[in-house]
Amino acid sequence: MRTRGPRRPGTQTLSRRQQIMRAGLAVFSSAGFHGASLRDIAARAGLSQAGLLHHYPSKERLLRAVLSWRDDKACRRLGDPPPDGLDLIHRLAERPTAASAREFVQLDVIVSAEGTSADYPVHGYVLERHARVLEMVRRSFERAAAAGELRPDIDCATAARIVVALMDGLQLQWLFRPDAADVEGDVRRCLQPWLTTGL
Amino acid sequence: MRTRGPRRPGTQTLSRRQQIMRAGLAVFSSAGFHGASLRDIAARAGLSQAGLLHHYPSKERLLRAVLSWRDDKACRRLGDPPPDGLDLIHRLAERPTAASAREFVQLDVIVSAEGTSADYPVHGYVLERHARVLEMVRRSFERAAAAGELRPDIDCATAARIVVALMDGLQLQWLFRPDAADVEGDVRRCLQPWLTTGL
DNA sequence: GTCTATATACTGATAGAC
DNA sequence: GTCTATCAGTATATAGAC
Repeated sequence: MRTRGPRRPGTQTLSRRQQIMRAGLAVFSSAGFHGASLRDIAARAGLSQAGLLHHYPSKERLLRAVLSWRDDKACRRLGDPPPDGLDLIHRLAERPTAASAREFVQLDVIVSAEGTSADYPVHGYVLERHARVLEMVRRSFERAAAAGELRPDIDCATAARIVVALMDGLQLQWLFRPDAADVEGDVRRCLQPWLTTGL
Repeated sequence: MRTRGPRRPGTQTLSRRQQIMRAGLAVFSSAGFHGASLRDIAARAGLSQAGLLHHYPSKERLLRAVLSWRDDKACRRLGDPPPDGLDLIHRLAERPTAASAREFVQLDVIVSAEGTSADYPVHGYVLERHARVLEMVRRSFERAAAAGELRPDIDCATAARIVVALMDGLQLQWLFRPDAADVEGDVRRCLQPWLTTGL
């Protein structure tokens, strides 16, 4: 049991799970599912390929684990309770600041792209996540509308589609040219004309 | 020489190049560079893998050929001379109507995503294309601004970043749910508040 | 220009020792 | 829980006949 529990914070060693998730993130994010190799991930996690498959019995299951690990982190980053209305939308547009930020963004971009194929191993997951995000943003707009922060002629579903698309596209631009992109600012500027606040 | 020239329109047979480009489009668009196999592409084009490599000496060169073939078609679709100002932007937001439309969109999405990695075989091409599109849209906004169609407080570089990102993101949404997406309409709605036209 | 055959390398996954 | 060894499959690319 001792090996399963999380180590004291500040300790040098990471749990096996942490090591594997980080290695999986690094490899899947830069090569996608198709381009990634279990041997590469295993080596980065400090164990053999067979050792890796002991923890996650297939490449697909490993990717699923990395994705749900990512989802957990993303949820936790939003805070508890998560923000509401326009606050949530601005929060989603903030780039994470950790050193692994780029990897998380890249993982999202590449898995989303690969996941558009119906025969992708985690196609269903990608589809559902896309719908879930869209729905979450739509609800946020509806809360904002109920609070009178949104101009009454704005359709919440449309606004959600536009903002989510914008974030996805700006993420890509940020990956290509981190210095030339301004994710948070551009989202804010796109949003502005829809708001009731005078500015 | 006879085999090189394009066949009479309406003829059943396609040139080898056409066959290979179409097969490459189909496979690369659904699996990306990493997930595609030359054998698969060759089989769809109706020849052996070695036969395919006679025309394009490596997988990378084949992808390059498919991408520049795609670029040619995209350019030609814009018309000659290409539209200007806001017309160009609205034109870019129109989905192509051919049966292979989905494949072209998917190729763009997956190659862009894979291409964010610095060690991707055609990373340089993807990067340059991204910059080229952004620049083209920025110029279009500047022409529109010069024609007085744009509100004077709109920054053209910002508008270009936002519109390009929006198109990329809406493309992705269209791939996931073709019925629920409205690429052309959403671009128009996002653009509207920036225009001088009263509506 | 197209083929078969092959070289060489790597893939995901399994078996079994420790 | 981790390893070595291995299997069967597939990959890209090349050689050489036709």
